[in-house]
Amino acid sequence: MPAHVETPKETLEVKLQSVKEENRTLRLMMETLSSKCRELQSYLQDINNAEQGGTKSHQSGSVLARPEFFIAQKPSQIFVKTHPKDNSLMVKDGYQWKKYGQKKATKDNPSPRAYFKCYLAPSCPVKKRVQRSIKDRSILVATYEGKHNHGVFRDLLKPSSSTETSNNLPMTIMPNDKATMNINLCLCNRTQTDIRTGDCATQQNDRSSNSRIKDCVSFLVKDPDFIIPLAEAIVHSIKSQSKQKQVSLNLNLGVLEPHV
DNA sequence: CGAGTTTGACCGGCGC
DNA sequence: GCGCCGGTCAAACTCG
Repeated sequence: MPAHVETPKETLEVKLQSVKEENRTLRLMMETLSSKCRELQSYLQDINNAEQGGTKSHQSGSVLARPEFFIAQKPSQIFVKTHPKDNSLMVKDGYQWKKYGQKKATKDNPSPRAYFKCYLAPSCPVKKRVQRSIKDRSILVATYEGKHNHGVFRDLLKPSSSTETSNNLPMTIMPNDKATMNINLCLCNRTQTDIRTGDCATQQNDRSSNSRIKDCVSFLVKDPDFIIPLAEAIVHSIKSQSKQKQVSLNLNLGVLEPHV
């Protein structure tokens, strides 16, 4: 008895089914990422509101009490919330820094100030100063000078690094290029967890699909070619919020659609 | 023992 | 010119 031979039609249907499933997987992935982007935007909006609100929101601690980061008005500065007991001046932002000096105190701030040089690339001119906020000593203020002449995320892409970032969420701002800010999305130590739990909630009946989504997301967040345009899209969206009501992040993420 | 960090000394800019 | 201050250097130190 001859084995069943697939007709061209059946082959095409199988392929179509496969493509549809892949499409569905990618859609879910995109929704998850978009959700994270909205969350980030919403959080940044909170920060802006808090800063505009002055001391009122500061006292409430609704923003600062969260163990996360926020961006100052100046693009060359970032603030990083640390554990109150953590006295180190390390801000893990994805680059490798060599400390070359520290001042015990400065005129306007009694906290010690640390000086770092980027040494991801030998000729990289970027420097940063890290000092605790005078208002809230659990906040580190990192001031960046110069522009990186090399890629980013090398550190963050190491599998071990995400678990080693104990207190800070890695985040990088390219100080001299206001249009360019790179945010590593695996940076949110909780992101992968969120994705996992979110998927579980919505895809409880489809474990293999869930696993595939996780694999895809895991792969994508480690891909600078995906993350950097995504980060730029987020920044673009944030920047244009003041001019337009809201820029659809999905549109910005549309660069992925040809792969679907 | 080498790489990374610490810390006091040094240098240059700035205001008086 | 002097003193103050921020930034940098480099020797000593620490740690794996």
